[in-house]
Parts: sequence; structure tokens; C-alpha cells
Amino acid sequence: MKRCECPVDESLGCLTNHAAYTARTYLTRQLALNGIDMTIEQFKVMVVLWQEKSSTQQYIADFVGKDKTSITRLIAGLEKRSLIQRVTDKTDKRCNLVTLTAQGVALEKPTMDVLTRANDALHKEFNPEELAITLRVLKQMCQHLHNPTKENV
Amino acid sequence: MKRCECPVDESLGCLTNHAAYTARTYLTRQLALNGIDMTIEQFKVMVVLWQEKSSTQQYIADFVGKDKTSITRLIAGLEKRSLIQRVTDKTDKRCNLVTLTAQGVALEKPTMDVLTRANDALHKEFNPEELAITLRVLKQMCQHLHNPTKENV
DNA sequence: CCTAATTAGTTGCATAGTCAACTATTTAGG
DNA sequence: CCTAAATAGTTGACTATGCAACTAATTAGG
Repeated sequence: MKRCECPVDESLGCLTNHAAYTARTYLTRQLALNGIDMTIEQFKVMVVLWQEKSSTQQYIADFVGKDKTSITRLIAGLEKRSLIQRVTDKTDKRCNLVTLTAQGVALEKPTMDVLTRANDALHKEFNPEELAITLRVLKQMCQHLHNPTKENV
Repeated sequence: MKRCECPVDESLGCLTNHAAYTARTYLTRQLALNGIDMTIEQFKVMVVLWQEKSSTQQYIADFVGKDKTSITRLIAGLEKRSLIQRVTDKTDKRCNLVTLTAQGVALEKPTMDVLTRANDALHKEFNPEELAITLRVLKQMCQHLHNPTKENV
């Protein structure tokens, strides 16, 4: 693994991506070690449903920041695993109302526990000031890149 | 887009992923705006080749931190775009030597210019101290998650 | 009130990533 | 020297993403 020799890796963009990849890999492993057969993408969808109980696919898409196309297929995967159900909304037949099955509900605690433990383990590696600065920089980074100044086009 | 209302998004893991996604989307758009038909994954492979001139696929895989399977398919895409060539190594017939075509060589400057401008535009949004702290935290994050303490299993 | 625009969701195509199984080649050890 | 292990690469199955084109249903405007 020589990637850290790569000069471009000293940038915020590259390092953020590398760190994100590492975090995803770590969480995926922790889920598997705890016997939870769920991908991180499915996890994100489930988080919405654990909060909302019932959502349209478009709502989920907006919430997790993905294309509605992705949600269609993620939902299909979750339905195949019997974690959710799709029912057409009676008052607006365009919409699917996605709801949790009993199995889906039951997964909330063990899954969120894994996430909490993973977050805590990571956060305690840093002192509060540097952690706060990093979180703020990451948030601002999202804002700047979402509404970038025009000059860089 | 209500994702920032999600409580889990206050964690390093979630925010890093969100920022990484935003950065990738931004760079992809910048490449397209500059007429460069290349994905970020292909870009990473090209960076290795611009430096090394000739590499085996396994070397590229180690460098960019991906599976050799991914590289096989990325290389296939780059070959289809006529940016690289594959030749069997005469001294070790297991290996493919991947080299740049003239077109692949020609893309180095414009592509790296887009990356440099994108990095500069992002970095200048932050003061040097907070930027340095963030880069350090991200690097340490990669190390910790790669060799995590045992307790979180 | 009826047509046009909008919205929700699906499907096809292209790219990408991972795992497991496979071939071909090279290297190492008995 | 010859077999066993290791290495490089490929392929198939599965999951995931984004874009464009599409259907069905709803809403808005003339």
C-alpha cells in the first residue's frame, strides 16, 4: 500500500475520501462481526424508517441525499431481506409508503448500538478541540462545494 | 435535502462520508465542465501511470488501495477510451504492463490543472491552522480504523 | 374542465466495488 | 527436478450509483 506516497493525497478532497472509505470499511466489518447482514446504504435507509415509521421513496431519497433510482433498488433489496414493505398510498397512488416489518423494527437497537460504539471508539481518539474543528471544516466543505464560487469553472 | 437534520450526521464517520461525496461530485462536475471525459476512479489510475509510465495492474491496485478486480475493469474502461494499453510482460508472463497512449499522456496537464484548481479553491476557504488540524485528524482516523483497538469487536 | 406541467416510481445502460472461484505462470522446498 | 504454494489476472454473481427515458398519477393554468 503505497498510496500515502501519492502527493495529491495531501489535499482535503483526497484525504476526506480516503478517511470516508476507511470508515465505511470499518463499519461494514463491525456490522458483520455482530451478525448484522446489512450494507451501509441499506443502514442509512433503515435509519430514516426507524425515525419516520413510514416514508415515501422520494422522502428517503432526499433524506439520504441519493437519487430516487438508487432508493428504488435499495428498497428492493430490503424488501427481499423482509425488513420493509411497500404499499401504495391510498390518497396519492403515485407514492409507495415504505414501512418496517417486525424484523426491520427489531434490528434498530443492535444496529444503532454498533454505530454508536464505532463512533465513540473513533471520537475518543481525538481531543475535543481538534474534533470540533474537524467537524466544522467538514460541514463548511460540504456547503462550499455545494454552492461553489464561480471562478473555478 | 433534509439529511443534515439526521442526528447521526454529527459523527466524524458520517460527516467524512458526506464531505467525501460532495468533493467527488464537485470534481466530477469540474472535469466535465472542462471537457474531460474521465471518472474519478479512472483519474486515480491515470495519476499512477503519469508518475510511473508503466505499471502492473497489481501495482496500481496497491497504490490506489483497490481490489485487483476493480483495476481489471477500470483498465478495461481506460483501454476502451484509448488512454492506455496492456502488454504482457516478457519476463513474467503473468503480468500485464499497462502503459499510456499518446492520448493518455496528453491528458495529464489539463486533468491535473482541474484537480489543482479544485484543491486550491477548497483550501483557501479555510485558515492554515484549522486546515492542518483537519488533515491530521483525517490521517489519524485512517490509521486508527485500519488498526483499531480490540475492544470494539 | 381539460390539457400541460409536475411528481413518484421503474427500467435500461454504463460505471464501480467486493467476494469467490478460476486459469496461467512463477517460485520455493523437499 | 518436480510438486506445492504463491502471484497476476480474469470472470461471474451481487450490490450500488447516476443518467436518461419511460409510465402512471396528480396538480395548475388557461
